Amino acid sequence: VPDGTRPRPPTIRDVAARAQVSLGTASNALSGRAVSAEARAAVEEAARVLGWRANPLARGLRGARSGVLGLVLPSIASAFHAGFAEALEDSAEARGLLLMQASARGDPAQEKARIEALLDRRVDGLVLLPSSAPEAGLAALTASGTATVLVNVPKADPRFDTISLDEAGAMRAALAHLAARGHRRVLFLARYPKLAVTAARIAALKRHRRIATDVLAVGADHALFDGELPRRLRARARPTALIASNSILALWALRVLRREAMAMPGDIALLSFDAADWTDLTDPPLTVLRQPVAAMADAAAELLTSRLAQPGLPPRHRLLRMDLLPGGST
Amino acid sequence: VPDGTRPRPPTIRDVAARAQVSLGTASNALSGRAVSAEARAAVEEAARVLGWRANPLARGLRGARSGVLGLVLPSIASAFHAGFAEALEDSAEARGLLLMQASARGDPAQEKARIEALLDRRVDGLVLLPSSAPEAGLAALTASGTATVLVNVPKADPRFDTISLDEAGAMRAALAHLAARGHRRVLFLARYPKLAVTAARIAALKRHRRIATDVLAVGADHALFDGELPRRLRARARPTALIASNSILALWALRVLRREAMAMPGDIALLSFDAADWTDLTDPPLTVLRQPVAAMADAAAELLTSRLAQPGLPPRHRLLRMDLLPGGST
DNA sequence: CTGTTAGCGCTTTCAC
DNA sequence: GTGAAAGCGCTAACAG
Repeated sequence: VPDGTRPRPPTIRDVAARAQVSLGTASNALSGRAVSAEARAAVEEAARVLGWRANPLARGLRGARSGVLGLVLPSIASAFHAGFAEALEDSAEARGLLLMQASARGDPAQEKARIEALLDRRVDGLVLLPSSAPEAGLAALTASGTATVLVNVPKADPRFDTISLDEAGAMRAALAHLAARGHRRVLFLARYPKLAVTAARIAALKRHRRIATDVLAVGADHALFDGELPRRLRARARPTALIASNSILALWALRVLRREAMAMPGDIALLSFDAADWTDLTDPPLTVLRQPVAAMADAAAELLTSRLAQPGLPPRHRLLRMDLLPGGST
Repeated sequence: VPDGTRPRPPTIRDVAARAQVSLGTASNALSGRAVSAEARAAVEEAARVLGWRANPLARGLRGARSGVLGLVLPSIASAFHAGFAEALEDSAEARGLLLMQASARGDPAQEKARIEALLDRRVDGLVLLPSSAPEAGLAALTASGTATVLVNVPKADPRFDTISLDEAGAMRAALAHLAARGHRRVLFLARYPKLAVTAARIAALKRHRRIATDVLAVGADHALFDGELPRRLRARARPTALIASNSILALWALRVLRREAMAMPGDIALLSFDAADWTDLTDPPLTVLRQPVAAMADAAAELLTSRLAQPGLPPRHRLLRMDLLPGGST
């Protein structure tokens, strides 16, 4: 880009000069404070002509609102997270806020780094989908005093506004759905059983009476899964239904089932958390538990904006339900 | 969050005082400029003890590097975009840069707004996956002089560094693949035929000799697609193969094929741009053209960092190829 | 090499 | 209401 003398962007000083008012009055006018009608008109006109844009860095430095919301999530590659991010961007924009997002790869150290980077940039509020060990990041958050919403937490946290999904209720609904179809042995497929959300699902699973349940937890190890699931499917007391803790695991399971030439729902039933765009396209379509992404995003934006308006509010908790969408796979 | 007297975060002034050096020396030490070994040690120790963190707003205000890269893309909900965003975040982090992303929903006005918001915050560089009418945004970009990479553009732009995919080559590969399997009539499914990338694909399609080609363009109108595709599939000179311009369209097509009880590849062949996580899970697995997401992201980061180091570089252009992954669907 | 000083663009007292 | 002036935290020029 050839430079030469790039005309520097106009400052509020330029605007004040052109409107023939003092710098302070220009500032007041542009930030919607009390000024005379004439002064306001002159300043706005000058700003328009000059193409003035407020410099958020300077504004933030002096301690005002930045108009930016931050979002930190474990990954953007899952349908659930991408959907939430997109919905949150909508909700934020509807409230005149910009969203800046960063992903943490499920790594607590990166999570903390991302949170701090956003805090350093003086975001007005932060939405966090916590990793498995979020304490370091949460400590930075409380220390900063920034308005924060924790999304997808197992239970309310007295330090923050929180939004949870009714994991236990969803699991109960899934089990009831399967029980009604005659299933008595269910295998739950999970990646990280220690993850709070997953743990809540497992707890609800264990609490169930009519169905014998078991858990296959494989971490990120695809190979382990590919080896272990077929073994479980051939065991004596083999499960008649699988519940996948997310759509990735459902994919993995589908691959195994195809390789084993097992048909749904005859040979085995499959039910999955997460409604991805492909889940109604399998043969037969998958029965899924769908998270109310848009409602979650809107609740997050609402909690944040209300707290910005009224910082003294006590921590609030919102519990949202998932929908069980029956497909042919169960 | 109960406040009381939250201890304000330490400034460089506090660090200087504790290290018994001047503010300037502290700044020099902390920004890695020339200072004596003792001074450096004292300052670093003080910063560590105090838990000092540079305030990027103040830093940016004075005109230094912000250490932040911006990413503006049309949407995060597609596998391709999400994959690119994630890969770019990796590439940026490997170079010590933070990535801030915002999506524009394919709307040129929002695109411009997002670009300006990022520029206002003094990002060091910006990666843009342009919408169909990016000129307004591009003008803001040239005016600001910020290092920029345009990704997924139909051709090199003399004002920016650019990264393109070889759309024509990919389309030729797809057609050759189909021709070799005896197909002579192909229908290309697109949403926005005017979109530059799509237009490039269509141009390559029309140029082909041995195969009769047609285009079904439906915009975002799912219902139109559901009505029109079956009609085309029942016409006299009906196509024997479909090429979907992205994985969403492939999904839509799969739904129609199932409803029409047409099997792949016997009744009809299907080939799709975009390798989504589910594309090898359909029955039979889909033949897809895969974009080299990681390579694209890394090229973008590389172009940006090299330009930051050397602003005078002439605009560069990178052309990357897609891979044709044969599945059973063709 | 070090310390002093002048801003970056804006908001915010505080007199008038 | 309005204007003058004092910073926000930091970097960069400049003298020592």
